[in-house]
Amino acid sequence: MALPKSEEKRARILEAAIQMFSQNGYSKATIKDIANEAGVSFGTVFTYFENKDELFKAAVLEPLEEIKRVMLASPEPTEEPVAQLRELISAHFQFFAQQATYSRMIQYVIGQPDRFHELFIELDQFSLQLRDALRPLILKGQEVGDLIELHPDDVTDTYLAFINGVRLTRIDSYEERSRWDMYIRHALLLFGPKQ
Amino acid sequence: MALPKSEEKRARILEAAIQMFSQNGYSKATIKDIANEAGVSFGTVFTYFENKDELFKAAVLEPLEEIKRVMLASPEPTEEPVAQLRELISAHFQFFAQQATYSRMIQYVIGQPDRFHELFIELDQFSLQLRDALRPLILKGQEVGDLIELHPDDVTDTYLAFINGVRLTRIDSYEERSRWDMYIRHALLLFGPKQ
Amino acid sequence: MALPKSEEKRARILEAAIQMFSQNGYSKATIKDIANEAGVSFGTVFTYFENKDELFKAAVLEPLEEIKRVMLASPEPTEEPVAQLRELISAHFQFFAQQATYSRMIQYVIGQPDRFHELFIELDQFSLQLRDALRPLILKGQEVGDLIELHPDDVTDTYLAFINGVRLTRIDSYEERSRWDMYIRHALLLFGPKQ
Amino acid sequence: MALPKSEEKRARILEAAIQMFSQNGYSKATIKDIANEAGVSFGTVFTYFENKDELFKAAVLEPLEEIKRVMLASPEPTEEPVAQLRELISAHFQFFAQQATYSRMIQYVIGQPDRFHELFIELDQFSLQLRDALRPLILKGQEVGDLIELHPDDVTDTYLAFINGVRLTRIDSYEERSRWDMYIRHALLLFGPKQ
DNA sequence: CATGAATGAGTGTTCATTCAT
DNA sequence: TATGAATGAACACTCATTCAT
Repeated sequence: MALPKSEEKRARILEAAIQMFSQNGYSKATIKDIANEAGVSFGTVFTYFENKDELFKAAVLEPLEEIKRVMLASPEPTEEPVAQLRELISAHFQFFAQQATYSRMIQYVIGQPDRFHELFIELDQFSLQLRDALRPLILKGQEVGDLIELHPDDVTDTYLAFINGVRLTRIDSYEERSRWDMYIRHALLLFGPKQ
Repeated sequence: MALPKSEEKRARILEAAIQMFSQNGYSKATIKDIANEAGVSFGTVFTYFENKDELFKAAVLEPLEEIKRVMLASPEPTEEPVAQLRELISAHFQFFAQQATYSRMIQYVIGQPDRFHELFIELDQFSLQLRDALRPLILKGQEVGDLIELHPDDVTDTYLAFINGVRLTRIDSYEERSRWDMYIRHALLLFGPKQ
Repeated sequence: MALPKSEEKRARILEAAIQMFSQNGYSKATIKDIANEAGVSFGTVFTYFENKDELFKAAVLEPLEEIKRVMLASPEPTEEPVAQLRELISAHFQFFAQQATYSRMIQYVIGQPDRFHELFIELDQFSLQLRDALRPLILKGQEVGDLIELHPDDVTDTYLAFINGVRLTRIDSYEERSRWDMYIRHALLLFGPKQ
Repeated sequence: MALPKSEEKRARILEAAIQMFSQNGYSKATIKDIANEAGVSFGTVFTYFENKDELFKAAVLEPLEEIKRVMLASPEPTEEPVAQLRELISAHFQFFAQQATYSRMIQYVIGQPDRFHELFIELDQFSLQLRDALRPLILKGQEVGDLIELHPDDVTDTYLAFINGVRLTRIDSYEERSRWDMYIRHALLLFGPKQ
């Protein structure tokens, strides 16, 4: 099951690929650039990835598991669902702030669904899973009267759209902390908090 | 004022360019494809646009004026600011639903600010102008007690992020009417309506 | 027999063509450049010359008659053949100094005999005609004992080579008068003057 | 010191380039033709030379060192300066007869000084160096009374012009031996030998 | 396994030529 | 006759992919 070759070298290439694809898009990112960025030779890239397409797929899909682990981990609803939501939203934004480069590449793929159809489908699953993850918390919030009555899936969809929009426009690492706090606070509005 | 050459042919090429750039990104959209889509010969594209780069710039910037006309036209605040806001939001979403292809290309540019720096700057101006356009309405809403107290510029920024996110994920023309209504209703939440 | 169209416009195009071909060679000189230089529209060039090739031929061959008139006009030998030669050489160099641009284009053609075979043949005739023109004078000079005994055709060939070499290297209009005088004096050496 | 890649392949490409540039000029000589002539694939040319321009520069400048070695090697003047000159001239002409193709390309560059300005400057240095190389011999010849009094630099300049003219017009390898001998004998005349 | 030279399909761009106005 | 828009062949150049070392 263990991969042969050097796991570490493969990881460096993948990271470099994310960097270059994110910055320049698929076509303008060259294997040569990626190899340079990774500090390996040109030909070595093809030792670890069959071709450019496979490298792109790997760059998009492999980190996705980590994303899902963070984004879809929803706590059991307690009597304080709004506080729990706030925690969750905060974790989400923190994660995106750290994964700015990868996030940008995801936007790139989502933005060209015909061109990257297979990957798009894969990424699109995510929104359904997020619905499942957030539904209990939202329903609980409505139940205890802290949230106004909205369809939970609509709420999740708009929240996800908001995240996508934010990371598109305000993704820079030098962005100061307070700005992220603002986004988090406003994101909560989409869940319809009373008062 | 009239250009020589055919205005109509130029417009057809520009429209085809938007279509192809939107679908495939800058590099994968070839001049040949654009010419075919526009129903002109390959060389004719270069009669109207100096090179691919200029064509891209024109495709991004020329329709922007129309966008601004729609998006930045804010009415004088009356005693019903929330109703006015709802009208405005509705107009915005309707516009994006119609301009889905162009919108997608804008996202593409915004998503690669280093690569398309000049265009990015131009597009980025827009957010500042939208702040100016919405500020009076938001302040009026807070004044009359229909909106909770939030910084108007923050509200505008989050609203714009939301729009960007929605048009990224749910932009397809076959999307049914009711879905758009939902987005409009939820967008209003970002303005902090009381109740 | 009279040409239709405007003789004057045709002449302007031809002059511009010589200018551009001389400066940039055949391929790099574009019809557009020539038209601009001539102050006529692009399409007009094709009204007077069937295609680029014909224009080039005309630019090379039409002024040749004038060249021949000057270069091949040899006086009846008198008892002062060396003085007559000096006059002739002086006239030749003066002519080339004036026709620097055209001369350069001739060099260009001669230097690529395979590429411009037809034109090369035509220009090559010139050396034979120059032999005929100078022979009487050279023989007379040898007869009266002012020139050493050399084959007259060899003398002419070397003299022509010298002219070609000079106009290649020292053709600039800003070249001062004294430099030309030097070339004229030294050219005479090739005829083998005694002392 | 050793380049990576194959020195031998690079040399073949360079030789082919000289051949094609010499025959057709810069623009008409295509990379495809050069690659074919060199027996390598199209893309391989770009492995050894960054672009067409660099290939041209290399084709013009790299063999120049060899030229200089032959042309600028002037012997210490003895009591027989004219015999030494004859030797030198003979060596020069022999060299150009062998390097006919390269020589033609040099003429091509010199003939378009505006177009190939940088290269022209480089080649123009050569005439100054030739002056230095020939000066001692010419002065010695004048000193011992074998040459008439002429400015040595003028003599060198006219001699160089003559060489240029000869290689322009009579450069073909099939040219018979006796013709070259004639040119050598007549070239000596430019140095002003007494009798 | 690592390397980078060799390859040629594919791209943007130029420009001579045609031809409708 | 004069014009310049339309056309597409031809070119320089890039770069993913292969493969010998």
